[in-house]
Amino acid sequence: MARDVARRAGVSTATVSRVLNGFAGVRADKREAVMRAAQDLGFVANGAARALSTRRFMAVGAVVPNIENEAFVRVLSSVQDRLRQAGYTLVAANAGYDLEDELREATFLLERGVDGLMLVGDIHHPDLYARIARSGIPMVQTFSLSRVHSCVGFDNAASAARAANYLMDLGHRRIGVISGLRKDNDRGGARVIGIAQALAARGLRLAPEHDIEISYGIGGGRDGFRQMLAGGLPPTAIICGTDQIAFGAMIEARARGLSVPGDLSVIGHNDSDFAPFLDPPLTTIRIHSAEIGHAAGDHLIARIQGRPVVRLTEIDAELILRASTAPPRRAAD
Amino acid sequence: MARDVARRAGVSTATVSRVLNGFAGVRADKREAVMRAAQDLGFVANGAARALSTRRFMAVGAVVPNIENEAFVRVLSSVQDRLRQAGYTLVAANAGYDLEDELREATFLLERGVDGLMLVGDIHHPDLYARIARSGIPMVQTFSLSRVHSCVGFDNAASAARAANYLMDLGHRRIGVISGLRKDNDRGGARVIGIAQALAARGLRLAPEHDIEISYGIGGGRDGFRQMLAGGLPPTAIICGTDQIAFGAMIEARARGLSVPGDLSVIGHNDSDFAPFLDPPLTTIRIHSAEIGHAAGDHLIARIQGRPVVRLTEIDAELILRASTAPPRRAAD
DNA sequence: ACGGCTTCTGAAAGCGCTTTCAGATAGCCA
DNA sequence: TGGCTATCTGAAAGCGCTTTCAGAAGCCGT
Repeated sequence: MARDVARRAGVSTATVSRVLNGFAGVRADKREAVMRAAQDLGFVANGAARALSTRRFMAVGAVVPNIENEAFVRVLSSVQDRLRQAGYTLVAANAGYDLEDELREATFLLERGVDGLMLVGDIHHPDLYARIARSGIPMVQTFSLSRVHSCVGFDNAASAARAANYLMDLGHRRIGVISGLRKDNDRGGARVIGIAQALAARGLRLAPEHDIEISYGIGGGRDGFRQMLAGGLPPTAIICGTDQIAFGAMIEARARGLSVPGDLSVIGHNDSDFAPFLDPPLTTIRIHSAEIGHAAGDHLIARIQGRPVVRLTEIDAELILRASTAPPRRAAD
Repeated sequence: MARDVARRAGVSTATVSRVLNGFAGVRADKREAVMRAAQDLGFVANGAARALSTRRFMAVGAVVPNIENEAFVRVLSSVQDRLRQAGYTLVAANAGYDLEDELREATFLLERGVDGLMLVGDIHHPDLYARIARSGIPMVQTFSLSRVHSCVGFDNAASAARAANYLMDLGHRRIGVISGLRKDNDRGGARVIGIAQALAARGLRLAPEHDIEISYGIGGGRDGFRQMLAGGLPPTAIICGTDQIAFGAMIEARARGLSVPGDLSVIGHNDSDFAPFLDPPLTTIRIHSAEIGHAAGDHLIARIQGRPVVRLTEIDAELILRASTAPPRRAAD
């Protein structure tokens, strides 16, 4: 097709390429002619040919555990922001909290020839690391910190511990956790560990019956809290893996005649759109997904373009205080 | 790289290609040798070269107005489902309810060489249609019906009218609408028109002060309802463009001391996750996003593979009755 | 007007696959 | 075993760009 443009403009394909890629050093009249011819013909370069020739695909891949999760959508959209500015496309895939699936999806993207890869978390299939290394493209992990790999995220254990400490400062002593699936999910796991350690540091413990793992979603939150109540003395406060889970737990609490925060303090994760509008408004750990995405995008672009980068970028989560947390009814409880 | 595999297996690249693409007619021993060599070398085919050679990119593009909207995320994820099964990748982009931006994004995808394109709605930049035609790839529109283009969707006007009729059957006579942005958005526009016509058919009218257009989100819903109350006699029922908007409106109603559904019936759109969990549970028009996505994916794949398809697939929306709607306090009101 | 520069330009060689086409090999029957 | 067909296989020609390299054209000063 570039041939057609060349013919029409009376130049060679080399010149067409030079003009269309904004190279200097083409005489104005020829440049004009090429522009016009391309316009007239509605010329659209063949991406595959260009990619083959330049060995640049101009796309980066991203594999997230769940594309329907607000935090991940936001990170994708902010990564895309940055990529687009640099002329790159984002190709996203869903791994569904499963290392094997993640490997499959990522391989798929690698085969496509992406120039960079964004992953979530610090646990991945060993083969995946091998393939990425072999392909030679830059990779960045997000939402958690890593000892060895490039990453943009925060210390999940520390931020969850902060929430636990806040609850303990309020006087809570029986604190529960409802997390999403922890298998193949270092973020969820780290949060629970962080909470358990914070409790331990003050001589408390996370009772097994107050440590619940459920699948995500509002329904999961309801089930989770129901399950928690089934196990002996109820907690006076809970920390949930997402705001959806917190929402579900609050609904279940109310259905059982427990008032929030009177009988139960609730903390969520993510600061979703609806969190401030729940009744009561939800205290939550705000994860700066957009900032994480921007940083991750910048990181990848920089490495693709051979610019220096810092390996680890920390974008700390933040405890947003709202009305779903309060001191327990009886402080000694 | 295929050369390396060929050398290692003691065959030609032609044979390597045949084996790796599952062609019959390669002797078992050579096939084995190729497989092993590919495995050993961790061979990953170069997608660009393959695309250039086959003139198939094995990817389809999708441009949605807002990637953070639940309905669109769901449709993307279900389209991807189908594509993946057929060996295709989904490349998604965000258009932000703007025809120019949509054109830009879609062109970007077209340049990438996608083999098919999914759009939302029936209003697009005229140049976009021209470019799609020139590129010769199949395109399918979603979420609304079209007179001329391939589409998978439903009659937005009719489904909204159904909601209006339901409210009128309950006895409501002052019905309001809070929609998202209607510019460049045939779905939103059609819904309002459908409601206005349904009202007109029963001798009522959609008062201008009860016809509110806001930006999406819970905050938008609150603002929208506040605005509506500012304009004279309040409605006894409202139909909202999304469940988020409905949520926002309900919050504002409660803040004003109005009870739902006692003083105000509320209907949303989408049947989001949280809709059944609101207080009261939200009556809403369920849009079968997943089914739309599956059908759209199947449609594109079929056309890419040269199989016959029906141009128009209707996947009707459904009115889900919950507790946020009831007869008005005084039926004559 | 001409030599010596600099600036432009086009021919051609890839990029790494797929696929055709013709030749090599294997299989079969007489 | 020889001849003929049916299977396999590899050489080579693209796919549509980019980019190198050498030659053409333009510019300048004398």
